Amino acid sequence: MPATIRDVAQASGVHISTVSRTFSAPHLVNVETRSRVQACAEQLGYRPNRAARALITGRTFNIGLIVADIANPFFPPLIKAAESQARRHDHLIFVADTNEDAVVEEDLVRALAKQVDGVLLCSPRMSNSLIEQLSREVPLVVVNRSIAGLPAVVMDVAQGAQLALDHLAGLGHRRIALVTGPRGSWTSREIRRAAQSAERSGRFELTVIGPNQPTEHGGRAVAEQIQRGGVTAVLAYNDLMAIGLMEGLDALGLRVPEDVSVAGIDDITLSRLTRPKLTTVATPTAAAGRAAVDMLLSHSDDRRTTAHVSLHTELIVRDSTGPVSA
Amino acid sequence: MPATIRDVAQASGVHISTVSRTFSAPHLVNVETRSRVQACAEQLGYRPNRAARALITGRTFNIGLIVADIANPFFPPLIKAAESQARRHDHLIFVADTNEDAVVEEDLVRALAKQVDGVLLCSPRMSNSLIEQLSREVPLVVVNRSIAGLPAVVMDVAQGAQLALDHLAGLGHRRIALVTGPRGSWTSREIRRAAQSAERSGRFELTVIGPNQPTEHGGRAVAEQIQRGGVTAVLAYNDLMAIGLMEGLDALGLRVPEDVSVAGIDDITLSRLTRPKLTTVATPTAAAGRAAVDMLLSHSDDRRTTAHVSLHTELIVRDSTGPVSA
DNA sequence: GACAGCACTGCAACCGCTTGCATTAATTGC
DNA sequence: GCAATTAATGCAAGCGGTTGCAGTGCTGTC
Repeated sequence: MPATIRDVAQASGVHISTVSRTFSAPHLVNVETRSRVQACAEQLGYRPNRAARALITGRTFNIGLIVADIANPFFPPLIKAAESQARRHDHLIFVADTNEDAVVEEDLVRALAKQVDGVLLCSPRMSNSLIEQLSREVPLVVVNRSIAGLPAVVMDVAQGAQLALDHLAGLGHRRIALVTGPRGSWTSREIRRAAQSAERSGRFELTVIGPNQPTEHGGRAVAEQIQRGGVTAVLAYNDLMAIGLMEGLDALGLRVPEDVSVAGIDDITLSRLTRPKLTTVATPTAAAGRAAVDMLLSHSDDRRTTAHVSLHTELIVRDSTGPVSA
Repeated sequence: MPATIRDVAQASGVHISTVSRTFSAPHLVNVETRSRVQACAEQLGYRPNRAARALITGRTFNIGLIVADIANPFFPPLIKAAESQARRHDHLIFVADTNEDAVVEEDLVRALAKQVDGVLLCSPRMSNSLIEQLSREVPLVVVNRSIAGLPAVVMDVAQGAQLALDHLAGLGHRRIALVTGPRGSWTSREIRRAAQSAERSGRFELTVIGPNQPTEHGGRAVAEQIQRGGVTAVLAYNDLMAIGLMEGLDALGLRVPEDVSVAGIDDITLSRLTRPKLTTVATPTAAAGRAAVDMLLSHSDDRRTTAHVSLHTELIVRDSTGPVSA
């Protein structure tokens, strides 16, 4: 039913190759012929079949985007930015959700490999070596992980975590808990490393709690442990956990920030709207999405650049952190 | 570099058609041959190229999902559910964002048409007639809109709005505002219709404010108007607007729910976490995503069923609504 | 012993499009 | 005025698969 290149060729009385060139190499076809072909195409509602074209050119004009959890509010701004940037370059985006499962992740990359020009792997849970292997099957850009030899966009959470811990220590907190994220998360390891390095400054004592599910539920689940641990401040792997934790603490009768200070990471929209408003480290997720797409698209031109982009983070002090109580 | 069907054929000493059948019609292939082919395929890392297959079969095993705004927290649960349901049927999902723009929407449908088995149009902003026209180019399932002759999944927001208004009227509110959504939104019209019908019960007087941007910002923007209007309760087009409105009212020194009761629609995750917690109408977005995918996939089997599914909504009373002040 | 029937496999056309090469006609250089 | 360019188009192979049809060798039947 939909018009093919042959229909247009027939309608305009030229060979299909001329129709093809009208769209992919207009300068090779006579002006008059071109406009006649275009008119016919228009009239028939012809649009070239990208998949068929890809079969021979090897370029699909599609991008794969794999995230751990679409519903985690951290990701939508990234997805949105990536999609919009991709479309600016005339690309469409496949979005897939791994549910934090490394095996699903691998499957997805393989399923996508043939119909995309590259895959954006956001906060992957796979091992580095597996990712390297997959990168030989399809161009990959990794977000929130640093792997030698692979193009990557990372947000400098280590720096952010340090800012947050400085902030807490500056408020007089001497016993601080770090609530980590899921196993396999590079970000979580980075934060942990930064926190342990900050601990060595001797200004506070660090308790590490984890690994945990990076969700509100995961945050709520550690509330008791926080209470028992006798810490006065907490830095959580992400805002969602921080918010869940605040809820959990609330349920235990502990007040934030009077009894316990809580800080998160990501600055998701939500964190401005909770009460108390969440102190957090803002990560430039939209910028990361755009940068990753740009990197993928430019990378496919000249494949030597295995650039790394590191985006700065920023501490946003709101109401969930305060001076340690006497 | 990646293995093709020809590589596998050569390695296993059979014709490519036998390899093809090994995967798409195994029962036609001798057991031994089959396992030999499978072994070779495995070893070469062969995976059939879906796009090439689609060229001849007409089935892509891809689905398009078009939403108004990925970053609007209403959509991620829907996207997630759709993606997961699609994958259960071995389909991958293209996600695209229209930024609430009808023209972009049309372009996207056309761009996707050739490489998907169908498109899920969520909360479309296009005209009905345009949608009908597009549905002749590619199978469409519409979500949050009812169009005669097209398969659709709708959430019964009219009923939900009525529940919310009953609730408010029951609390003694006599002057209620309805803050509507964007132009072109079927949902917004439905809500408005339901509200106007409820007004006719004579229990309250309705003020309609809109159209508005369906965002937090859009909600905040009407705060002053609410204040001036002298209404004591507000039903907003969605939670995001309700939350923005609460912020705006807060900035004006009005307390929720003491001075103004605020109710939203959607029950996004966020609404449980604000203070006060938002009274809202829960819409089954995940169920809608699943249902839409199911409908699309079954529809493509027997194309006569142009089913309509209407999903029930539910009032969730929390803390942002209360009795009218004396 | 001839033949129908079956299981298996190969052949080749085709899906919609691109692209290197050949062909033709018109233009240019000398 | 003729060879050499150049511009415009056609031809046909091929991208990675699927599928109707035909062929091959067996088995079972009478």
